Amino acid sequence: MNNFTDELRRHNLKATPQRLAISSALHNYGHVSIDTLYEMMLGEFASISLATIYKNINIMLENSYIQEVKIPQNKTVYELTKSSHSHLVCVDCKSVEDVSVDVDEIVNKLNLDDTFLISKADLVISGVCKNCN
Amino acid sequence: MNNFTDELRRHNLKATPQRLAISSALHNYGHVSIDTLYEMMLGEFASISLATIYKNINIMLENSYIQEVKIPQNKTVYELTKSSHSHLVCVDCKSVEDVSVDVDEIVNKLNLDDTFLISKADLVISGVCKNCN
DNA sequence: GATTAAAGGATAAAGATTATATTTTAAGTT
DNA sequence: AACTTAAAATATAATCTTTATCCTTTAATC
Ligand SMILES: [Mn+2]
Ligand SMILES: [Mn+2]
Ligand SMILES: [Zn+2]
Ligand SMILES: [Zn+2]
Repeated sequence: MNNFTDELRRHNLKATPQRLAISSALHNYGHVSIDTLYEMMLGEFASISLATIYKNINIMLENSYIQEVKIPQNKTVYELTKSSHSHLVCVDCKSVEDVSVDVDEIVNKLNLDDTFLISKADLVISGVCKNCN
Repeated sequence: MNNFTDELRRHNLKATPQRLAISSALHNYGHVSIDTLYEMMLGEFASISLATIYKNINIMLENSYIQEVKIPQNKTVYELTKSSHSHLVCVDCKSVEDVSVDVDEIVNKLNLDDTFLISKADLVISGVCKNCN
């Protein structure tokens, strides 16, 4: 069961129908851009405002309920916050999939001879997915 | 010596004064956003058009003369194309610096048990630089 | 059920990027 | 060195994209 109501409240976000729908969309599709999210929402809420999408994406980001993934040469996508992972992006069909990479391992090697205090590492791997070759 | 004229031509780009200035700016400052690049150019070319900046950035990207670096929570920056490397971004002062990371090593591990054909990997490490802590 | 701060909707405003039309120029040719 | 021309620069309009504002609606608390 997916209780997005509780999860939203845990992040200090009121559980509105629009936010529950956004939660479901991200849960079901994984990585979604503003545009496609808006189109999806229009299916459920014929009169939803694009401003509502933007405002929610922003506050959800601030409250770490969701995270953004910036894609090279493409639109930024958003996903529900989950444990640290990296991304595979298909340059052909633009699909984004999760991949578990031990980024910490690489990052730790650096940290030793550096005074830079690392807080996170974003890795996006581009290529051609199995459906596109 | 930096012969940007030849380097531009090697990438099928006419060597205009504006492009030479953009080249110098990227060479001297490393990683520059559209905004700051425009401001810099205004110093040299009082009447340069913002459209010129955009058109040049785009064609330079297409011709691989420069590359873009998408920064989490911040503006995209551009740099002259150089050998593969990763980036350290300070969440405080927003400075971007190059760092050599063997991303291929990690990536190769994945490739073995995956049908995804990798073409490149972008790694951006966020944290606090030595000047900001 | 009443109260209220927060959120949604409609739309304007602001910001960012691209397109269009005209002038200027880099680079090749005579 | 002047001639030619396609490409680039400029100015500005047009087109997104994102945020702000105002008013209405509602989720959460009592
Ligand atoms: Mn993901
Ligand atoms: Mn760099
Ligand atoms: Zn694909
Ligand atoms: Zn710093």
